[in-house]
Amino acid sequence: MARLLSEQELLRRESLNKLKGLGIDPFPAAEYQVSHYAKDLSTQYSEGVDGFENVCIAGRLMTKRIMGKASFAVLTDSTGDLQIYVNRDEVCPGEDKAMYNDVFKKLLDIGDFVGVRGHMFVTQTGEISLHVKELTVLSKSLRPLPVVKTDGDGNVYDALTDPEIRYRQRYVDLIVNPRVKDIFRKRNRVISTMRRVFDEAGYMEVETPILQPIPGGAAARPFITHHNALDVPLYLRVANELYLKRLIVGGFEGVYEFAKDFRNEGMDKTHNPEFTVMEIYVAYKDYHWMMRFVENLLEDVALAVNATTDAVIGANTVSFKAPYARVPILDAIKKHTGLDLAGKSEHDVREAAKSIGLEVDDSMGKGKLIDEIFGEKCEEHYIQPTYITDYPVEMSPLCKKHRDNPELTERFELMVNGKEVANAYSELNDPIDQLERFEDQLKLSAKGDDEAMFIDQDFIRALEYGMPPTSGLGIGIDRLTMMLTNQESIQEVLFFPQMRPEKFESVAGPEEFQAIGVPKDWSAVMVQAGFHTVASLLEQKPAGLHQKLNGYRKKNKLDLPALQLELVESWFNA
RNA sequence: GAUCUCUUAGCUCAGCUGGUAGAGCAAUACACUUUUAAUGUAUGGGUCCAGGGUUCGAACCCCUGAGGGAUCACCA
Repeated sequence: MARLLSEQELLRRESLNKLKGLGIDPFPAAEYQVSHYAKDLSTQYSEGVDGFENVCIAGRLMTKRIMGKASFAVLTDSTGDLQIYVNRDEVCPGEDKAMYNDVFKKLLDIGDFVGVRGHMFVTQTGEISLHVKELTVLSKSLRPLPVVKTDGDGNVYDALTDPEIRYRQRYVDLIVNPRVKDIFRKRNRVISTMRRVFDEAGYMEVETPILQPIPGGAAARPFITHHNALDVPLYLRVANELYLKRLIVGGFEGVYEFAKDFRNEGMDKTHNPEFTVMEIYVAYKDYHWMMRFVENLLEDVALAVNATTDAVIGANTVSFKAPYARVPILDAIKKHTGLDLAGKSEHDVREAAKSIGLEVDDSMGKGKLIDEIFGEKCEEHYIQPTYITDYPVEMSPLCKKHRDNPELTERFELMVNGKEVANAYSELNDPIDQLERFEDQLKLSAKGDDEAMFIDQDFIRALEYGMPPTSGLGIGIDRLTMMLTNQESIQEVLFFPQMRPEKFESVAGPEEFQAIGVPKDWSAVMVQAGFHTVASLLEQKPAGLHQKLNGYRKKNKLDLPALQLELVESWFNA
């Protein structure tokens, strides 16, 4: 296996070898101790401040501006950028100027890792910089990095924008587009803030199975895999709800899990096959308590992420400041469509859905119809955080019936910017009711709803031992992060969004050419000469090939013996 | 899955009515001791996504395919 190298890559490999020739290890093993980070230096230092006479940082070289015996460069570490000033006679105090003239000016490229030691100063143009006394090569970069430049007004030139490269090679995106790092730092703040709130409340983080014999807890198509030793199918979880409730049965007061869930469905800018959901279950609480808990939680999260409860999402500004409005779903439908569905039969609801122009079919039960009406006509209106409450019983098979109306459930979804971010219940803990609801799901399944849930007998058994009244919540971490970072697509808040597998083109190695009789020194240049495989070589006519190769030799002034026609002809007989 | 659209140098992009390619940055060489999108001069760099077709001639027109993006459908 080999890969076609660009001119720039070949040059960098040459530089690598020249470094070795100078006795410099381009990939040294030793620890490199830094005294500061770039951000420390650029924020703490100013002209005349003591304590910066001998500082040391390490990072990636991002620009080089060479002016004869002096150069400026930008070094980027995990905290940010710092300009360094490299002067020939400072870096090379003796007669030997190789470290500057050769190593720094020629053999080091943008993307290489170096460590520098020196003192801080401010340039004539007012930029805080490190005056380098000692330069250490830490790691060579063999591929040219896209060079993104930003001018004094903050205009960005030649930014890497191609989504395919950005997502497939996220490491390049992260190197070159600093804002991308901020998105992921904010994502981390979302998670760490939630974890802190839960831990302070005394709830316990737990882990539950990802490989499940029955994919329960949500209406979704699962991924199927197979366990060899047991010889059984297993499913990647679509939710962890049923396992967390088993733990409440087992006696924990509150449990939560940041879970990767997997759903074998379409991909678009709000759906990735694997995604992160935080689910939490707390004993002796109901959904009213949970609403108060969630609004306080999200206020904390928004503050931790953006230092304000206001979040700009596209053209809207959303306030996460508690409390949030509460609207029963049937009131929402009445308000936005004029339809009063309270107490209506499935037939009436279907007719109502048709009356406002929705496409319906017979596989849709009453719950799904109401969900459709809400999704089509109402959802978009809820920009500010709003709890939509009291969903019909049919679309919530794991949720307790409403204490005042058995047709409804004690459920809410939190809508923000017209989209769902959280879903919570007073959890159903009556095992007899739960079994009936599962059986209703089976009927839906028989009608053709391929997302209806399976019956989880072990879960029923657990409930039969008794589960305290419990409220549960799920929050889509990806979507919440999208909102708090003002990103339109889920791919922007996932490090490695799912993509079609990439095809890597490989070219023949020198030994493959040698196998048909190509001389060793010639075999090394065949690929560069345009013959990526032995087969492509042999498609040529011998005389033409002979001409082309010797032409290539002449054009590139290669230090190789010219090929004889008889030799080229012999390759075709090998 | 449907429709539209894009794919040209390491990156961002031009490329007219069909005449086998250009710019800026990056790279290479030289000059230059406080620059900052450093500058000046010179140079190299391309399977124009892939495969077919039309044509004397295709980056360009047609077909097929691959990949990306957008919209819609599906999907809590």
